[in-house]
Amino acid sequence: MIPAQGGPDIQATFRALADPTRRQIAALLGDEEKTVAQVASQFAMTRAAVKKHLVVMEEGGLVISEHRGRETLNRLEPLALKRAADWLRQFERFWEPRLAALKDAVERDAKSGDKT
Amino acid sequence: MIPAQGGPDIQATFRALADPTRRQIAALLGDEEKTVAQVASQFAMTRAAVKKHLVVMEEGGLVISEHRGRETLNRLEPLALKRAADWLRQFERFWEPRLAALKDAVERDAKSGDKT
DNA sequence: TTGACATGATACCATTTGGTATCTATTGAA
DNA sequence: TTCAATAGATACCAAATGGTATCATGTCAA
Repeated sequence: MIPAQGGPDIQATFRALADPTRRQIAALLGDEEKTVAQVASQFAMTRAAVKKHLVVMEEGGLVISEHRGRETLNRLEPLALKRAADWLRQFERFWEPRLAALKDAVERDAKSGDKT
Repeated sequence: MIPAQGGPDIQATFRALADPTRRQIAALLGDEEKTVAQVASQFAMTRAAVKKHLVVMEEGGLVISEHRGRETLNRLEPLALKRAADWLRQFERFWEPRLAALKDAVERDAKSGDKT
């Protein structure tokens, strides 16, 4: 069977992405899963504050936390990030011609630069 | 010359994207530029509220407003959306293998479906 | 069993945010 | 000139947000 997608709504995901601390946490968790304390050690704020951020990220589907014995491992769920990227890509048709025009201008500029 | 990039910081852009009304406005402005009143007519809220959203979107680089006579045209600036998409794509290396594994699983599943 | 350690939950606070209402300023046209 | 239409600015409000401090809970090990 094709697995069900759906997941958290895009609103919760974008809300989770709207805070710089949370985007940093996402980058931190990319390479390896970490406990709350490990994440908190990277920031100048309380462990409780970091925990709150992690909850928001869970609601946005960006993080999955798993209890392992005494500690809780938090790992990145990249598919939520992909969903946000996919939403943004709906505007690709608007920025694509802009980049193409920019490229043309640069090439013309380089050519005129050769002459002068 | 290659035009200077930079623009608004990624934080302002993601903050502008974190509200559903603003994401709808972005979609609205994609096709054609609109006045504040034209945008406001699509929502169940005051023109002043929509104007506030537009200011936040300007701060995030998503919208450029231009005064034309008595009215003010607001148009989408897609490059800011591209910057956000580019930021997200930094995690592509995390979701790519996931999708590849998923694809494999689906193919195996289809094959077993043929047999049973 | 008992205590240290890591976590979770809650109450509380200041600030930001999304929204309305209201007022002022331009602009276009009769 | 004068008036209606469009927009911007400001004051104000309720709710959400980011943060701390504090307390309760579960787990590993001596």
